[in-house]
Amino acid sequence: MLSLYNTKIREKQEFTPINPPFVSVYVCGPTVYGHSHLGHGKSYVSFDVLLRYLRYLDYKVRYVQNITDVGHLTDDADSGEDKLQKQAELEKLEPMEIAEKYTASYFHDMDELGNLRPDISPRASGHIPEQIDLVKTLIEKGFAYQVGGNVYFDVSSFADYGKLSGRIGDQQKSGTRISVADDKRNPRDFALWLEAGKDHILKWNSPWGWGYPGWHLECSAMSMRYLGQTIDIHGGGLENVFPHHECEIAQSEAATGKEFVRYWMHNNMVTVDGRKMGKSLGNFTLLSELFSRWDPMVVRLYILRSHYRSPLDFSDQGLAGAKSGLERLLSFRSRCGHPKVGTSTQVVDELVAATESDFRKAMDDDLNTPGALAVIFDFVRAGNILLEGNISEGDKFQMVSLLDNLVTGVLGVELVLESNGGSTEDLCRILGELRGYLRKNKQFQEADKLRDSLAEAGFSVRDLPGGISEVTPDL
RNA sequence: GGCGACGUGGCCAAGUGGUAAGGCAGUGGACUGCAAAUCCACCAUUCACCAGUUCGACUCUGGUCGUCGCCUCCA
Repeated sequence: MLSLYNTKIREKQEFTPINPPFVSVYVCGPTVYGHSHLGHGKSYVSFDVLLRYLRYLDYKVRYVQNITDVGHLTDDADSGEDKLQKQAELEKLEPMEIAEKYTASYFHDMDELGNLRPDISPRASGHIPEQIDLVKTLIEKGFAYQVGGNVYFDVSSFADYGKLSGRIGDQQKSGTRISVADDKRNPRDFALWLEAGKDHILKWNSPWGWGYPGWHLECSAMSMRYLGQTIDIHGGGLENVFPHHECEIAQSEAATGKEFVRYWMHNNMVTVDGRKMGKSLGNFTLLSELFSRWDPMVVRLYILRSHYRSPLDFSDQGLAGAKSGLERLLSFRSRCGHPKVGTSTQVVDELVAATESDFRKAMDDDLNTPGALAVIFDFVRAGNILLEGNISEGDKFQMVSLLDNLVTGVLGVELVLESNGGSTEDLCRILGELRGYLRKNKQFQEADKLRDSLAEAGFSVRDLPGGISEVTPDL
């Protein structure tokens, strides 16, 4: 039975969807005004594994992840400067060109990491009418008020405000650095709709004049549009608990009178020397930069080696460790080859069954991927021992299926190296045969020269007993 | 000031009341023409520190120290 840590109650809880087998999942997507860094990678890999595991458990999941292409401000509430607009000015492009460019970049990086595409990737800019409707409803129901061209949510009208984050009282430091907009009734009130200044490019007409939606509105509006008023799981980064998710709850529940989200899931940060990786500190490493030095699957495995609710401290040493680990998995997978279905022995059947059962136990426990990986590594050791002996195609097939289901299927770690139409694989086989032939004939100099050349070109050679050699491309 | 999280071997990282998973690195051995891979063995009497509860605590309670996140957009 899957249990998930629910931020709402701050403990693990058995997961039961509202309408099994259907599960609705909403995850806060990126604001597309820059390339993705490792922090984005960790977050979206974590939720990708959630999705994959839910599907492995035969749930029918609808996964919505927004693209924020409007409405977030750069810093202070009074500057009124849109992030996208600012970036557009820097790059001398239209804001929508910026959105398009970085949306493409985001999807490219996520594809590289092996994340499955969301079922729906709604753009905030494409859902302005829904957001305006939501604001109207909130005004009608007395949860929001208009001041000039601005509309604010009246926090005092919603008793549960602050419940998720535990910020109930008024002890928060507020207005120390931000100049609190003085037309608010209460400093804690947050904007639903803001009047656009003269220079504001991204703006829409509304009952309150030309403006743009508040920072938190889009997720509520799009979540309700595609997943209904109450959703099963809402995910996001830990830093979004307050204010973003708190505001989403207030808006949504005030408007519908129903519970907005049943399970709140938050993933922890990537840190660098103990400090949060992020835009503001400028200490981020872009995924594209990582991919130039490490195979994307190395990065993925690196992320999965720690729990999603633990911070991940970025280090090259950690990545190197992940690389060695991945090589171990790849090497085992490659030793199994491409076996055909057949009868398998009891020993292998039992090993495979026990592994799958232990793997599920780890994953059921709030997606314990480090634990699940430990189970896989134990399996690989046992499998390697079996491969030393003479095992049948059927046995190998069982083991390969397990790897494909769990490691590739659930964890999303691809274990078959891409080759162009199989030609690389064929060449490796032929070169392996050649080295085997040379060794058999004790032409060691030639055999070693071949091995050296292959190493230079980025291939490893493994000699097996019986004069057989294998050639595999390096990571 | 308020809310919250964390501190496990050289590095990374699970475990959360019954006597420390796994990965990386390292050491010794087997195998090998040599290497690599693989396998075997070794590698924390101990889980920041101090009290307490308990037959028993890394795991619960209280305290101390240290680190970090959020309270401003951020995955």
